Amino acid sequence: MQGELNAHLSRQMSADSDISMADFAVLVQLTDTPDERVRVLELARSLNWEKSRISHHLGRMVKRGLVAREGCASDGRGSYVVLTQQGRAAIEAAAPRHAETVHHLVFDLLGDEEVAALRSISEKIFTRLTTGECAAVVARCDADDPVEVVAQECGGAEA
Amino acid sequence: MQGELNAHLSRQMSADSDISMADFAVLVQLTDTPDERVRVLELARSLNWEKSRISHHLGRMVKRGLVAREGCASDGRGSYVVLTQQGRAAIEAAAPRHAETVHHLVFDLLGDEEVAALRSISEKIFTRLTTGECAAVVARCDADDPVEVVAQECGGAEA
DNA sequence: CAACCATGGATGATGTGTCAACTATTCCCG
DNA sequence: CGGGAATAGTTGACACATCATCCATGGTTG
Repeated sequence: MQGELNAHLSRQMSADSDISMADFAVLVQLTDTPDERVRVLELARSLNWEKSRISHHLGRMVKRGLVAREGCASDGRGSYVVLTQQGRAAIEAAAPRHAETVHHLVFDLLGDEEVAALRSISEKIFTRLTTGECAAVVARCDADDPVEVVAQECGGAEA
Repeated sequence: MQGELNAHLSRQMSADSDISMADFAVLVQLTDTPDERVRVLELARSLNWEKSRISHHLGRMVKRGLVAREGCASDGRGSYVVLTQQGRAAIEAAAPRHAETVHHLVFDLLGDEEVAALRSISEKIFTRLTTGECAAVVARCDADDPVEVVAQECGGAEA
């Protein structure tokens, strides 16, 4: 189900906008910031991507004109990503239809108590995943924010 | 949560076996077949992968000795995939630990009624995804088997 | 101040997924 | 039988993710 849902959302997204889910996620972060400029590593952290991934992906987005890089005055090694006009246009076109799709495919089907149950289940698993003892298996567990669970996707889309 | 869980399972899998989740999925299908040989396209259908993906992936798996290709006598254009000794060894090593991880990260945390709720929710969404009217957005909806929902992952691992 | 190490970020190689052709065989219909 | 279709599968180009490595700057300690 997971796979099917993600596949469907991806196809829908790149069918009627021409950005991917990944692009969308980046753009959401940018529009959620007052001045539409974010430090690269902060972006990586809030998306839970590794810095290499964000760097490559930003490269492609820059090439397509969705965002631009900007040097950082206060920290010589850092850099900002800023939203371009084109980027803003892209996300404004994509967001409503994406939100609609999510509602159509998920929340319309579920009663309030089911949504609540799903949220609770997701939170339990997420907490397990990001809390200490899984570090036994894998080295890197960064103890992240356990709040952006079910609602993350939908909330991002509605912003 | 979804992303985090998948990431964790992937890392665990390639940490203590040296196969990926995708390899694992293929190998499961093969071991689930009496004579351990499957037609390529049937493999694609049961994994819900497109044929191109399965073809590329099989190429890599052949190169690593996990499976082998074999011509098909009854249909000149078709071909079989067969499990090799090494492939069998790989999945036998990987399966128990994977199943254990899934239980540890998911089912141990959930009561019976939560598992039931999750299954029900997943089935609802899955049915929506694979039933007719989503074809309005995307052209290709193949009306697939709506049964392998929550249990697919766990069931495959336990086989 | 100098040596050192941690941090922010970019880069290249490689593995993986998708899309669009393309080939070869089989099926079907006249 | 001959000529399309449909089917099984491969291939190449490209987008994407991961890993290891690298570089520059910044902070820390002596």
